Amino acid sequence: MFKILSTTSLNICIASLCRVKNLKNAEAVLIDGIRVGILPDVVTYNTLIDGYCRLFGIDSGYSVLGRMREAGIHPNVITYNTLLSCASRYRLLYQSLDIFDEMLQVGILPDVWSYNILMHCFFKVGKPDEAYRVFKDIFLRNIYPSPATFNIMFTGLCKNWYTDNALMLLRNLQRNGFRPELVTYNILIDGLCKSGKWRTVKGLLKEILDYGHIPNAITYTTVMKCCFKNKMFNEGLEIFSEMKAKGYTFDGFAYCTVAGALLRTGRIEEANQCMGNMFRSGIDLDMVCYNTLINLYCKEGKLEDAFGLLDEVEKMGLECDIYTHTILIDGLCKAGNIQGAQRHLKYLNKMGFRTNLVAFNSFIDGLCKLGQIEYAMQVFESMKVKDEFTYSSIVQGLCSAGRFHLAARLLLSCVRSGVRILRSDKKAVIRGLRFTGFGPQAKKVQSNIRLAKLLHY
DNA sequence: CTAGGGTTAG
Repeated sequence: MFKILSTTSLNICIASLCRVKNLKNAEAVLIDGIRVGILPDVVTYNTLIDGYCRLFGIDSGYSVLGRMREAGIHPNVITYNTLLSCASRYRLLYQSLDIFDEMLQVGILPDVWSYNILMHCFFKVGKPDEAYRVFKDIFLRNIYPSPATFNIMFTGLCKNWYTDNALMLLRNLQRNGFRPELVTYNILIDGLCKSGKWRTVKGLLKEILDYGHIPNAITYTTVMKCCFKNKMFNEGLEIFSEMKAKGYTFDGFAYCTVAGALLRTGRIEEANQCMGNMFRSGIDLDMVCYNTLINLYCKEGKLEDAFGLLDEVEKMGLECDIYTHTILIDGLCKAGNIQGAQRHLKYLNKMGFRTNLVAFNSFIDGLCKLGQIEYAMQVFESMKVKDEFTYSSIVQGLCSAGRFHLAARLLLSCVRSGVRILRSDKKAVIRGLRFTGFGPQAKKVQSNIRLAKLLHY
């Protein structure tokens, strides 16, 4: 323990305690400081506000602001930006706008950070037009944009599927002398990968080098993920090897991307090795890493280990998320434990998670594979939202049960509403009809599907 | 105090 000698060292100490979420000790240090005459300043309180906001939410941040005022210390723009970023983190748009107003009311001029955070908040709640207004406002008010301003803009555009606009903005800015950072490229590459614009991605990857940037682990992980998504598994794994060869340090993102792809393609043993390497590397594991591990255990058929890890994770104080539970529900279904899956679905509901399409799709698929088609149909009909996975499982299930006419009807309604179907589903239905003596109907279904597809595209 | 990549189902 080092001795607090000045307000600066007090602030450093409090900041590091806040980082490890030890607010109790942070408060103790504050009191100790006051006792020996080292008084907190605006930085001290801003740090505390951030700590409280992160741990307990915005209201607790505001109560620290109250204490700050009582201590006779005036909040500054950073104080308000801290509160603003907390509201934005929780996607509280209206609260963000209120904070912005309050800031103006108390006579604090918002800076570029304030605008950046507000813009980001608009994007996060799916209001790109409003975000763009904030963006223009920055220039209208003669505030100098920061690199983050543009990066937030690019991220927002990409995440809202405006990748073309993002690219246009880049080109426009470049014509005006803008030099994109590596982060900017990473943002655009991710967006373009996710909208399937592989060629443009390749161009940008070259451009990175033209600017003298060296792709980092994030660039690699992004492209690797894109390969896996586009069923280019070997290319993805090659990128992984290249990363290794070039000496990049792996983090949870890289390990989980690879392990996830291996698990999805049934390469369980390799996934096991990958996760083992992750363990041995000694990196801090977060919830996504644990989810991937739990998924590995499930795929290896070690359900007890999976649930054991769930307990451990919760004991460590990490919050399990919707992925954790969905993975477990799927694991239970695949192990034939329908009751367990049902119990976990109820538990999910009790825990306040919103209804989860993926989990229900797993459940339906599990029921179908166990031959419980009646029950599966019941669940299917009770579902308000369905997607291609739901239909695929139920169609396969109906075919296994020999109910090809119903399967054909569902398949057609699928195509007619523009839901993509698997070739194997169509095949199963057609073959089933033909095999059971309904050759003409099979032909009719086939041509109807073709027609529906034509009408839809 | 703001910006980038990862985990679930057919």
